Amino acid sequence: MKVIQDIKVAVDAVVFGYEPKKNLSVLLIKRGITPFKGAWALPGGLVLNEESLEDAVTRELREETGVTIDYLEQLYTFGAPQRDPRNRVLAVTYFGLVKPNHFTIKADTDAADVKWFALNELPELAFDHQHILDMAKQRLKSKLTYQPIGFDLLNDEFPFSDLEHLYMTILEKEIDRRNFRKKMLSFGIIEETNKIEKIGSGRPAKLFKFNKKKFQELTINAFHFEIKFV
Amino acid sequence: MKVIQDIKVAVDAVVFGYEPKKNLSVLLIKRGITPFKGAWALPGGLVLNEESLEDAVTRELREETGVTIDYLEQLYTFGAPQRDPRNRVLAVTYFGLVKPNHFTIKADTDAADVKWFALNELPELAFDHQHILDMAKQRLKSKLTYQPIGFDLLNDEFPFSDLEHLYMTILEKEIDRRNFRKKMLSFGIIEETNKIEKIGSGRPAKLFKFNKKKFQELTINAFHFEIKFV
DNA sequence: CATCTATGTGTATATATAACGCAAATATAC
DNA sequence: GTATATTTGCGTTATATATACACATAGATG
Repeated sequence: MKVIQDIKVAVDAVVFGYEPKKNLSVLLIKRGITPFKGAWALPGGLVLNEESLEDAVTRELREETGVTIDYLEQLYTFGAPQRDPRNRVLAVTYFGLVKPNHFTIKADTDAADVKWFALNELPELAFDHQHILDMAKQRLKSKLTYQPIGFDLLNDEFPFSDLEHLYMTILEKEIDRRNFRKKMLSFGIIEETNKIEKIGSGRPAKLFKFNKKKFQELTINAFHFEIKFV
Repeated sequence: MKVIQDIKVAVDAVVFGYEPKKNLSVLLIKRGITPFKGAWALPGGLVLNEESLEDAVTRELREETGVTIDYLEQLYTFGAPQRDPRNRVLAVTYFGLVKPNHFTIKADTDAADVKWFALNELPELAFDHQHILDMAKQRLKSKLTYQPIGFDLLNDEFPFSDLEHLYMTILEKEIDRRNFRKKMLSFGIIEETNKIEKIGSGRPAKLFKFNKKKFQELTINAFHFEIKFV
């Protein structure tokens, strides 16, 4: 005899933020209810009956964290029967990026229940969220090498050095500045602005911007670049 | 006031098969119940309360089609509220490959409710299954260029020409036989057997086999090859 | 045994990647 | 005011990889 299916559906999001020349961060919330009360976890929650999965993620992020998401894609669906200790909950997970100007700098008050954590200073996470986060890191790393998603972690106009640092931080390796610049420019999806940014010492830097329109034209023939430096 | 969530969870599988020198095929079943009664659809069904998603896919494939799967990975989760006309059903979809010797050649009897369809001779599909299939085709195409999954569509021992044809069929482009062979061998994951296959005219071909162990050793450092020929 | 067909091996050339030198524009130290 | 440090911007060269072929080999076919 067949048992009626009883599975709840939740969405969870791994949202990355990056401040130029600093670390990569991830957005976490502090759980207010059991199980794992008081532990840090990925933002997310149950999907409503009439909303799409993307709507559910966007809503939860708005409600729980207030950040504006700039890039969102589905990551993976986790469905092990015992991943939630109470009843069975399926997690459709998403992977998101926010630009620095949509990046609420961490309010380091004790009462804060939402906070950005540098990837190298993570607390213990609830449920299987560490596993989900690891997968998201892997996806970000891999996707960055063949799709121009890095721009969704930078402001609209940026000096080339920001892009370099972003790549080096995420890929965790040294990149030759000069070759990187040549290669990036060769794709024809980045354009120069006539603005110049001067901060600190050194020669002032031209500001560049990502030409999304140009990219979408190229994408018709399945755009796919390769960044794999030493 | 919050409404109790009422979403069912199903798994569906896009299973590809390939007979050397022929077309790529996909496994479909004929629906026996409404909605879309009589229409062709992807094999799949509701997940049971105590089983994992992978177990559910494997079980449904065994029950509905009887094929033995050689490669299985999660594809995408479809959750639009209206994708099933009756009640809301979330579909966690999988993408699978079967080797020719696990490939039940299509029993072309009228009574058959499961059948292999060549990709260029597809019937209309139920629900959003055409969309799922398109995504699976895209994934297969893209993954074939950077991961050695092609071997899961060939017998354990195969002549090089089978591998060539497989790549040309799936990628839908011409490949230089000689350069392809050199590149494939350069990865060090294919080894020669001492067997020789002679069929039809032409010089008999050495049989090769995929060295999975060697591949897994390499994978520790994130193996990733590139096949992008003219 | 001449011809057809598919397999197996090699080699020259074009293109892309990697490694690196150095000038320009500014801040900072003296 | 001049020297020095720092960061940006632009180039050149060596090496590796991809591409485009030529041709020999081992059988089947007539």
